[in-house]
Parts: sequence; C-alpha cells; structure tokens
Amino acid sequence: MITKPKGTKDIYGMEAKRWQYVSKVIDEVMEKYNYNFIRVPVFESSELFHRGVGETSDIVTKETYDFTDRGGRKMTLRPEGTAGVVRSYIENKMYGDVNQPVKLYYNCPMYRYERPQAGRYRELTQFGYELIGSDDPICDAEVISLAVNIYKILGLKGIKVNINSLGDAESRNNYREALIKHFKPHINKLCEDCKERLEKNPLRILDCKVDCDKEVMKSAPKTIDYLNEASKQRFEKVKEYLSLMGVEYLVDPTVVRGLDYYNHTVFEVEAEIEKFGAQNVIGGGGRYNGMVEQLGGPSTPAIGFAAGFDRLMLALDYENVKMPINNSVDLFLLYVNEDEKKYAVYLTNDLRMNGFIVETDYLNRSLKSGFKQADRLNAKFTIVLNSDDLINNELKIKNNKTKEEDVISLDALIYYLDENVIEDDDCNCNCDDSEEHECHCGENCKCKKEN
RNA sequence: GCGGAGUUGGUGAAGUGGUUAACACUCUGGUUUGUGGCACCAGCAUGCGUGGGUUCGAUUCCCACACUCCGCCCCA
Repeated sequence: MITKPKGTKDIYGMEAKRWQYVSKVIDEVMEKYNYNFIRVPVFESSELFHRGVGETSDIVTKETYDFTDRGGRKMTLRPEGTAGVVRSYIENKMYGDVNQPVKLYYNCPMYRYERPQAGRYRELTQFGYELIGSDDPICDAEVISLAVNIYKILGLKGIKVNINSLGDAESRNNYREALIKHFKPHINKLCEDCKERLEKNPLRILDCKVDCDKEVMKSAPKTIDYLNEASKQRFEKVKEYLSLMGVEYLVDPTVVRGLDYYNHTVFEVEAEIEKFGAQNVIGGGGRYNGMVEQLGGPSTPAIGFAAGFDRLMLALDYENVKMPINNSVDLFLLYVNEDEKKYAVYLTNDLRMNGFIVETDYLNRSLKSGFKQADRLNAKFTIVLNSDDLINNELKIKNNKTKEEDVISLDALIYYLDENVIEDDDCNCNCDDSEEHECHCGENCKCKKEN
C-alpha cells in the first residue's frame, strides 16, 4: 500500500466540513477588516527566504524543502507566508496602489522538514495577514485585535495574547549587546542549546524552557529597558489602542519571536489547552519594517500575523467547539423497478437544479436498507417512487421527523418542499446536547432538540 | 537533527511459536415477493504496519525500514 508522506494529513469527512467552515469564517472576518486575499506560489527562489526570513532562523537553515528544477534554478517550498507576500508586493508595485496601506491575507499550505507531532506537520497550513505601508501604532493594535477576534468569533476560549516590543534597529542592537554581556560570564550555567544561542541568536535564550527558572534568566535585561524614547512611546500607543478595543493582553518581555525580521511590536497567541502540550502557541506576528527594503523594494513599514490552521483545528476539537455545519439532505428518493428508477434520475436532477439537496440510491438497495441510508444522511423527507402513483400523477412524501406521509401531485412537489423544508436554524453540530446550551453560533441553541 | 513509546478488519479492541485471530459496534442479506429503524438468523481480517531472518511452522522471537504519538530543538 502506498501511504501518505510523513508529516502530511488527509482531511475528509466531518473534519473537512469543519475545515471549510473555519476557512469561511476567516474569509468573512477578513472581509470586514478589508483585507484582500492573495495567492502566491508554493515555491519561490530559495534566495527569497534566505534574504527575507533570515540566515539564523532554523526554518531557513535546516527545515526547508529545497530542490533544483530542470533548468538548474534553486527553489524552495515556502516555509512561511510573509516573504512571498512581500515579494509579490514589491514585484507588483503595490506601493503605488491607490489604496494604502495594502492589506493582504492568505490561507495556504507551507512546508517545513521537521519531526512531526500532533499539531505539527511537514505540510502545514497557515493563515496570516500583512498590513504593508504604515508605521502607525493603530496598525499594530488592529493586527493584534484581529487575531484575537477571529478566535473569539470561532468560539475558542482560553486565548492568551502576549506582547512585547523589540524597539527599532538601534534599540534591538543595544539590547542584543546587553544580553550577551549579561549571559557571557554565566555561560557554564546554561544548557547546551543556550550556549549555542548566545552565538547565534541571543534573544532566543529568553525562550529556553530548561533554564527559564534560573537566577541568571530572571536577572536578564528586559527589552523594555533598552527601548529608546521613540520606541517606548510607540509601544505605549500600541497598548493604549489595544485597551480601547478591549483586547486583553500581557506584556511578556520573553516574547522575541524566532524569525529575524521583526522589530518593534511582537506578539504571540497562546491557547491554554491541557492536551496541547508543547504546541500551545497557535499564532504569532510582529512588525517587520525593514523587510520590504531588504528585498529590494522602497523602504516601507509593515506588520503581520500568521497562525497555524492545523493547530487551530486541533484546539477547536479539544475544546469541543460547535460549528453550524449542515449535515443533512432535504430529500432521499427511493425506487424499486426500472421505471421508477428512471423517474428518480429525472427528479433528482430537477430538484437539485431547483436548489434542494437531494440524494437517491446508487446501489440498488432493498427498500429496507434504502431507508437506513436515508436515516444515515439525516434526510428530512423520503419519497418511495411507485409506478402506480406516478401513473396517477401523484407521490407520497414522508416527513422523516414526524413520520407523517402526505400524498401530493407531482407538480406540487417543488412547492411542497419550498414550504416544508426548513433550514436548520439550530446548530447542526451533531453534539449530543439536547439541553439548551451556549453554542458556537453565538446564541443559545439546542443542537438536537428533537431527541 | 536527538531521545522515548507504539502499529491486530470499516471502528473499539482480546489473544497465541502450530491449521476456525475472541468479543462488541458498524455494515450486507434474510425472516417480512414495495415503507425501514425493534427482534431473531446468517455473512463480513487466507489477515495481525512493510521487508528480511530464525524455525518443520511466525501475527507471536530477531533485524532493518515506514508511519503515528510524546519530549527536546524549532516553530504554527
């Protein structure tokens, strides 16, 4: 048997429906914030990620899927979204667009060569958005609150936002020096990984899970203390605007982010879910004012956010978040003989073109198993086509909920369905709650009140 | 890249060096020659992740590999 490659996932059935629903919600929220969808290539020149994401991040140095194409070009499957979007921004001269700043979002697969775990894949899906062309703190606040709001609208609880500021280039450099100066004398007290980090990316020492309780760590200089006056005031504005939007956040000086391109505001979104283990960061982002210029565009400030779609889905599952997913068909058509089958062929097509969700038997089942199939599909109505009835220009339609059967004329069927097929206002999430409860749909609903 | 645990039908799983791989659910058919959901009866893994090896004989023991999961690194 040929199996899927390591670290990939097939998504189908109910999971696919939930997946599509979440995508739809993201689209709708993005529309309200006036972000436009952008689709960029799955592979780009390797150079883009080396220049854009940075040479010290593991994502680029040891986790990319690289290949040389038949023309000898060095290519990389995108490990993250920002670099490609920024490349597109520059290449398509979006800095010249009438509408500024440019607001873009994506929701697509990324590729990282890593050891898989739950919520961590080699083919992972991220959604993210970029606001390019403004350095105003209002953007920072909006980008953060937008992330929070998506999770809120989806009904995910236990979301925590940690923010920090790395300051501008000057502040960031001062801080880096200070960190090295602080840790160098104590290098032997640190773990092996941290020793390496001191050389490569000293900011990440603060993230260490092994050493985090040590005294050296607690007395380490804080980013906030190394911000110059302008950076400090900027950060205060971001916090002020966040409060105005009612966003709860925590200032966490250890949030530094792993990608090299960040400056000023950085933030992480965590899901406080027991089962999540080490994969509890479900999104993160920050400002990257230098990147557009570094990739050959005009000096342009920008800020963005990216979130793991797979982890979000996992969180929604763990938290049992309900979704209004249609899990029923309007009508199931049963037949026995060939004449009836022919009429079923005609009728299924006709009714579908009139907007109804119609299913029929494809396996020449017995009536008994046909009814079972109708039940499995949660059919609202069932019709057993009968030659004698058809000759008399009528048919019997059975309401599967009430078990009542009506005899109607053929011509009246569409009208009958229009009148009697009621959209499920209730959440169709398939949960077992028969009690009224707070549900995803935002209201109190009864998911299966007929039970 | 490092360390650890696991892998038995559609599902949950029990089990053993020896010709029926238990049980339950689901599913299919029948009892009921065109109105089911109950009940009863019957059927449903030539197969125990893949490939080798040991053995008269391997799902069981050994080796390798693949995949899944957990921790680390990193990140989403």
